[in-house]
Amino acid sequence: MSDQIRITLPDGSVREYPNGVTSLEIAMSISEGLARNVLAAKVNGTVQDATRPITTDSAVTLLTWNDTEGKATFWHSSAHLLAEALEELYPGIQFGIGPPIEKGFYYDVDLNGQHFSQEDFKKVEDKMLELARQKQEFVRQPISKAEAIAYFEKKGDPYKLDLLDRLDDGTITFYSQGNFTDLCRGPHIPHTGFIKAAKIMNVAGAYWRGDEKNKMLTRVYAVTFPKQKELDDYLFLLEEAKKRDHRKLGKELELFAFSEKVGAGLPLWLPKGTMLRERLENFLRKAQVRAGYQQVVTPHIGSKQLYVTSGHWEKYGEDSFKPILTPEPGEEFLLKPMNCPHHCEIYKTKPRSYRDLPLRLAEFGTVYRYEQSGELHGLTRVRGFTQDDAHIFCRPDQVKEEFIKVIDLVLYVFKSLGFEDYSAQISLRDPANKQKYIGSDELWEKAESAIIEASAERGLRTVTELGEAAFYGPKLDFMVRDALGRKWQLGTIQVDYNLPNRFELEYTGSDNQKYRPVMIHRAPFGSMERFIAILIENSGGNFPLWLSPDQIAVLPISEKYEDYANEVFLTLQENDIRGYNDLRDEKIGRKIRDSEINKVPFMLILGEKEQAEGRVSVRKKGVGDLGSMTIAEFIGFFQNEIKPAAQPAVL
RNA sequence: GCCGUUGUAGCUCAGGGGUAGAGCACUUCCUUGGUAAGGAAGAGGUCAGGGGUUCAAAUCCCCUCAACGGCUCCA
Repeated sequence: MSDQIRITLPDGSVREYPNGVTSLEIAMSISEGLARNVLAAKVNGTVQDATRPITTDSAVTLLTWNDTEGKATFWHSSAHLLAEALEELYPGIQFGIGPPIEKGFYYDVDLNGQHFSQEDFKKVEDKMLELARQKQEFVRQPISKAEAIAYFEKKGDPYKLDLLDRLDDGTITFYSQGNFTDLCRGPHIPHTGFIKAAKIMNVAGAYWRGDEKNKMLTRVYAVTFPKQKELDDYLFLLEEAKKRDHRKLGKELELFAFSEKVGAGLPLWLPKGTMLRERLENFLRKAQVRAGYQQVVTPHIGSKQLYVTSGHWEKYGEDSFKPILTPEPGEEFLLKPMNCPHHCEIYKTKPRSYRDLPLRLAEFGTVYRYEQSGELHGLTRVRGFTQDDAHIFCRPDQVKEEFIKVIDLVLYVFKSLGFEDYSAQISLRDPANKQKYIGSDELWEKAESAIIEASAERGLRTVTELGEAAFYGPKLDFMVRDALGRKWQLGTIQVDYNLPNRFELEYTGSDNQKYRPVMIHRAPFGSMERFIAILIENSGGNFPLWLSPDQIAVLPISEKYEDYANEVFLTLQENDIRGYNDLRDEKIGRKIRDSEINKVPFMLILGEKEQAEGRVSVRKKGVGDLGSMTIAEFIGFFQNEIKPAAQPAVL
């Protein structure tokens, strides 16, 4: 073992240090300021404590608050601090897991019946900061499995024992700070003094190990920062994000509503929301015509037998809306939970030739699913919703090409609506849980490789998730985030070899033999409801001009100009410009304010001058006065403003 | 479905064992005003629904429903 080791820093420079040097000491040798900010270090690709000795030539990256891994370490250590504070305040509680998350961390605790709620947050925050000020060091201690078990048996923590059960002897470490010791792989920040601001965000129930058969623990969510100001900024941003919540804006802008009387999860689309929704549908219809789709319509209910055939009844029948009975004994119908079985039956209305394929059937199909009551969430999770659904029936040799075309369509839709922040997820079946799915291994492998190859061919950056497939086939899902960072699936493309089997779909090949087509299920928006929810949150209700429910507001200065206002408004309507004519007995300042609040893109202000000259005074929302124009000029100006999105580039 | 929180006027919210409150919105009247709130008056609530405790319940307790934050689920 040599006395000196060579440390390679991220800039490529190599320095020599005594064997056993710590990352913190390396930082110190560079600058004291850096050393004060080092939270952890990445040594040869592995994040570890900055205080651990390094004993071989290594590549070292010092991690601070500015690094994702630095933050994660900071929050992981904060979880231990939270646990320490909770244990001091609520002796005898037991601990589950306490990991960092995207924004902060949580700790799952079993309070054993003790009460913990919002009023107690401050107390815990203060305790955390009090302990943090003691600059308690995080001490790493490798320990044998037997000793570890003995420790938690003595302490009486069944959850830690459950965790230990799955760990191998020789890999187990404890971390201690102050009076708190936890089973933990680490790494941690050097000491608690880095934590200068703490905020408990909320508490929620969470099943132990995420299994609903297990006991529900109390999950305490919190976030910490190295500076108070960063916490203040974060809380401010959070408040700003809440203003974009589609449930709030949907009410304020009169887009949609819910009624207890109608039922939970059953949205009522108000006139303005319907306007928006129809614009989106027309936009997609046009794109689909260009892409060779044909529109179909199918009923809202179907014979139960249809879903027995498809497999949906067996898979979801238990927790769906119950079958609809008729005067005829034994006759049962289901509220349509999916459009695909109907479309399969459309396929079967006549013999199909290989020349007919691909056959692309599209429908804005409204479906009903009995979502769990606790899952309902604004427009993003509802019980009655409309899918921009389509099913492509194609030959096996056409699957990849068709799949790629659909990827292009989805990307085109996202791009047209300014959705840039999405992730593409390849959702495969869980190989350890095959009984959840229908169909043979062979067909699944074919379908999965089709998706993987098509995504690769389009250069899509994807993440792969096992166990996220549909029961009949794998999917490529396009995920986006809402205002508060929650992930939702919008667009989806699915390859399916199974339903064609179940419905015994066939086509005649060039050799006059019968073959089985492949189905691609796809929905670029996913559902109109969820897509519009995200659109509202992304835009904050400031929709692109072509989607705005009200594009203009005509605002006469006083009653005297009512006739002129009517004339202008009519001319605009004749030119397909929609909006309203504000003839209320209010001052102009008031009318402007109300239009601004309603997020109307353009206001046309009319008074004596405008009437005399046959002009309109144009005001742009959020910007102000644009000066006066003739009506014809405004129409030209408007059409130019709307152009980029109204006439999207041909696919 | 599970854990927790919440439910008062159309909206945002205050109140809280003893006759239900504010601002905005709404209606009427006055005002005819030039780029983000003109003035006055009026109307509007079985305090989510049901049950219980009490001389008395919007207020305390229980149940149901709904919403919110998570968990689980998501064709």
